Amino acid sequence: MSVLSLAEIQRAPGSKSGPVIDTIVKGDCVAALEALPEKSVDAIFADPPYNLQLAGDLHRPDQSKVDAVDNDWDQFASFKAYDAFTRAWLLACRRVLKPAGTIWVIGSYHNIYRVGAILQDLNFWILNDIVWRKTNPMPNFRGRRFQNAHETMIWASLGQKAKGYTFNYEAMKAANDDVQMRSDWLFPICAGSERLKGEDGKKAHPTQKPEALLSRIILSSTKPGDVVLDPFFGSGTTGAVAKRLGRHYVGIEREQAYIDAAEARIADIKTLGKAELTVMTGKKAEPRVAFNVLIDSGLLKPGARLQCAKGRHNAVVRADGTLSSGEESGSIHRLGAKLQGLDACNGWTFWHFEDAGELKPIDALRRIVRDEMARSGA
Amino acid sequence: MSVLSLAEIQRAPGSKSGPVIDTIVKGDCVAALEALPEKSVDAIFADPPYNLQLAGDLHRPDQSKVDAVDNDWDQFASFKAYDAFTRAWLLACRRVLKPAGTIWVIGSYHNIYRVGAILQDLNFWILNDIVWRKTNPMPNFRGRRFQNAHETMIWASLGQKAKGYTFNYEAMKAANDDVQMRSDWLFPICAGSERLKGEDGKKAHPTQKPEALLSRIILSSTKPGDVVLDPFFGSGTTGAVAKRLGRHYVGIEREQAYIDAAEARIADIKTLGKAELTVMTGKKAEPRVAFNVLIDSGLLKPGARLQCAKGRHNAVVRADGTLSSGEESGSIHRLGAKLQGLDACNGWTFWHFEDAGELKPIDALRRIVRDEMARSGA
DNA sequence: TGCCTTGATGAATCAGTTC
DNA sequence: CGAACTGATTCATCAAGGC
Repeated sequence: MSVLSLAEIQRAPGSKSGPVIDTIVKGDCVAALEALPEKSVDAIFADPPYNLQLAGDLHRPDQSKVDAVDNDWDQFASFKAYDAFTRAWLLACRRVLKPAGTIWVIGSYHNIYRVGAILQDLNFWILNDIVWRKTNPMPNFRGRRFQNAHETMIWASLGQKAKGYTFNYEAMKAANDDVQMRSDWLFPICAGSERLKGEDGKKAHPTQKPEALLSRIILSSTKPGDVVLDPFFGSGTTGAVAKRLGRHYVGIEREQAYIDAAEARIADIKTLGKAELTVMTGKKAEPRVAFNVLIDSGLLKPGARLQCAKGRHNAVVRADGTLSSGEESGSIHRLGAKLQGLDACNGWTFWHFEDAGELKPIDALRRIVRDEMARSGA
Repeated sequence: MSVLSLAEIQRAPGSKSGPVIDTIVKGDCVAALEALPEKSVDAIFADPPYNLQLAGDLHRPDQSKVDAVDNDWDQFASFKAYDAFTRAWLLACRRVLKPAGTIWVIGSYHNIYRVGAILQDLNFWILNDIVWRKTNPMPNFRGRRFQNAHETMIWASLGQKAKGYTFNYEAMKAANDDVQMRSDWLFPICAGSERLKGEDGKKAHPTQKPEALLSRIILSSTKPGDVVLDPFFGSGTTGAVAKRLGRHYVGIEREQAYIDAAEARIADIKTLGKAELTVMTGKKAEPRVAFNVLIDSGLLKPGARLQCAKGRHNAVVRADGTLSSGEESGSIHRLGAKLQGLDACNGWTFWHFEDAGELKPIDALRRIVRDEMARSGA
């Protein structure tokens, strides 16, 4: 890991072509982003200032003072100023993101509506908004509102037409008891030993995010080896989790104290082994098998009779890898769709063959071919 | 109840001074709002078009077509057009809201960021954003995103300096395990017998909201006798719940078919008695319970009669999750203690309901809810 | 009547590759 | 770049029908 000044980034030889990875760049967020090469990062996680607009001190019922976020970097004169700032750094993010990259932004009701609207105005395409439900949120001390028990994250691609973004659907599903991962996530806030403390024993950063949250974000929307950028690096949670999960990181941070804390923290992290990092994939990633391979390999013979699960439709296998049924013919998919009067049909699961008096989908034959391919290293 | 045309509202003698209550106004939302007297309603619930921007058809894995929202009223040419529409109706809402009134707006990621930003631009002051977590959301069929399992509501007052808005903190707390009500709420989507059907058996309105959701909104932020306005009345859930809870309603709706459905629906609603509607304002109760979930989930209905194991004491369930018995009222624990002259009482084991001629502790219902919550990952 | 199976459906910004 | 082709993909709940 290294820490580079903005000037160093700008004169780094590779700065126009390749990304500067596993590095914290010291400097202003927008200027630093503009110094990075375009289309060089796979994903961005951004935890911008929340624009909290606290009017005065807040006291608990026992009269102790709440240690609120009142740092310089969270002071904006107006929504207009906050919007201009937001637009500037989001635009700079667009430039450094690869075409199939995605961005995550976290916020609360104070700022997330401005962020979301500006994302849309800048032609980002929202894929999901995700709710982080806190198991242990701060209470509402005055009893004048509901307890503010969540924060919101927006996940977006570069546009409606942007294709090919990473979403590890099967991994998320497997991790969630084999049902789809929902848009509401439950995690504790960052506390205890995970919370970075300064030498004075006080928290090193006021809004340190839990590693579990970043883990799910990175596991869901990046691949091992990807570059994850965090333009508001703070205590370096993004870098720490990225390193552990075998991704590269680039952090941008203005304040030296935060950089020092993040650097020490990340140095202690060990990257997990390859076996632990392999991304669970579904059928999607499996090699493509054309239907006629089943015929070529002798698993199905020309003239064989196929039918749907209920026996309502049937067809004959032709030597060229198409099916025919009465007047109609076509690929396994086309013919299945035609016979059902549908636009589309997955022929692999629709068509069945008879084996020992039992109907089995031809997908079972494809399975055999794939197993054989895997075994022979094809 | 009555249905008035816009012209009738405009020539109604009292239209400049008092509100036109328990009425559906037929007409365009903004024009109708402008015809209502200023500062005449205590709360607004708005469920505006979401601006879904659907590109093409979506099919389930079984090739059936998803019946998406493709109504005229959800079509906007651009974000700019949607923003102008949003600004117009929100501005019109400002005028009719009493100084201490509050507004709720529900939306999804398609529109809620625009709504939130415009609310702030118009000087509304966000009090909370609330997440409606759906127990049974529609799946993501293509496996390219997280399952979109929530919608977002913004609750706002007329400005940072606006004082005196209604928030029934103690009632919310007593109903929620005697801990503060959080900003994430769990409810099923509206389905089954609650869902209004047309004569053809198809849903009367594509986006009917569940009554439990409106119940919590109205119980938390209005008082009995208040006027609740809904500028996008649709199937009339706001009116139905308002009437049941002893609040007045004003609905605005453009389409006659929706008005007809709402009118018939509301006519069937009975207002709960005074005892059930009294808002809990008492002091904290000591033990922890989660009683109103039984009401939200339909296991217990407001007005239901509970008694102790020996039948010596009995009480009536109120809509806000408290019990009343003669002069006395309170959470299930406080009331049980009071009636027995004790300091404390476990209401869960003390109170019983009748099931098939047998007395069973309400703890049995809590068990059902807990099993369900565990199953749904709540 | 009751249990089980089958089918329907809900605010949805829901594909990637080759020709 | 557009059209054509291939083929991957669902959870909870309720209603209806079979047995």
